[in-house]
Amino acid sequence: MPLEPIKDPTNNSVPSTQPELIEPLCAIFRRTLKAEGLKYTPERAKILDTIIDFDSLFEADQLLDTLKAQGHSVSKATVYRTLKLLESAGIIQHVLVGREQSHYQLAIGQTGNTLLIDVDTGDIITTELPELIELRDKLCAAHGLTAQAHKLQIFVTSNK
Amino acid sequence: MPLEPIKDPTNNSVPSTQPELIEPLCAIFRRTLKAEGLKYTPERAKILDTIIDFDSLFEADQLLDTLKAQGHSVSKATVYRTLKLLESAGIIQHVLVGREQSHYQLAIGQTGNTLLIDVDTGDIITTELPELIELRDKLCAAHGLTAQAHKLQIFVTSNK
DNA sequence: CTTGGTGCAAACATTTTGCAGCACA
DNA sequence: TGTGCTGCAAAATGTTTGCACCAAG
Repeated sequence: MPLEPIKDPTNNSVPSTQPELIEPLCAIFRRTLKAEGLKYTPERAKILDTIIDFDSLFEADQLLDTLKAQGHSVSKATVYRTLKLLESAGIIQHVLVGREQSHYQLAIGQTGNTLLIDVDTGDIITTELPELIELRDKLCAAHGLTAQAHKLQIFVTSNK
Repeated sequence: MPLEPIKDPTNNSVPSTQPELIEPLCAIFRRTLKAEGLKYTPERAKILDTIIDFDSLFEADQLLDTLKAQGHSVSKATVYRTLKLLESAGIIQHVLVGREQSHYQLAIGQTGNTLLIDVDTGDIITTELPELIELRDKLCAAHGLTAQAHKLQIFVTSNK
């Protein structure tokens, strides 16, 4: 059942990401899967759709719950297996915050991601710091290395 | 048995850190423990000594093995409990790299730490990027936040 | 029919916790 | 005598794997 028509992200959570993101990402995923001789199954499609609907960071657990809440029954194993596929397709990336479990996020702006983590409340704001790129590349060059990506976490407190 | 005399780091691994680091860190740890009504036990002292001898990053497991290899029998539970204490004393910090298990490192240069992670070999270089501080503080200010610390991971490939 | 995908449950690895006994104040 | 610390073993997490069955080319 490949190539099932792509649905609108009219699911549960706030549609935080632009709907038009769905098509390209599905396409990327399908292409990557095909290149590996793997299949674009309904489960995989639903998982990606659900991820796209998330605000930035999410956890495997959360994803599983949301899928269940939507009436899609997808097993834990399939979720984890699909997360791995999505990661190696470059569609999502691991983001480890503090000592907790794994978080993931869509890897859209591949410039690298900056997280502002409120140490009091645990709130996380995802943002970008484009000026870092130059700095980063200079540092790498000095080590004879080439930067492929980066992650910056800033632990903050509120001024309020 | 508080205040046991501080030994030289003449243990197993390469003495990578300056010996004079030992005193201050022990002192900080002792002070923090005392402030909480906790005790500076031989186990805790040995754990800190062993950590100081490590090259930058280490894992709980590694720490446990090294302690055992030195003939100090410290239980897993105590290691984990002590790591938490050291973390809240600001002596070590969590560094999560990729999808693997927790790594820790001494939090000496509290300016924040920069890791160069070779995606091919898994090698990790720890370094500093002082220019980032200003950038970081500006970003936080724009969000009405104050930066307390940061971590930067740069994923690299070798130019060789 | 062959290859890949799924769910389930069991297995795993890492970290945490409960508890009994110990040691110092 | 009480408070904290330890080791052990059990529990709790989060993630992975083995397996039997299903589905599509």
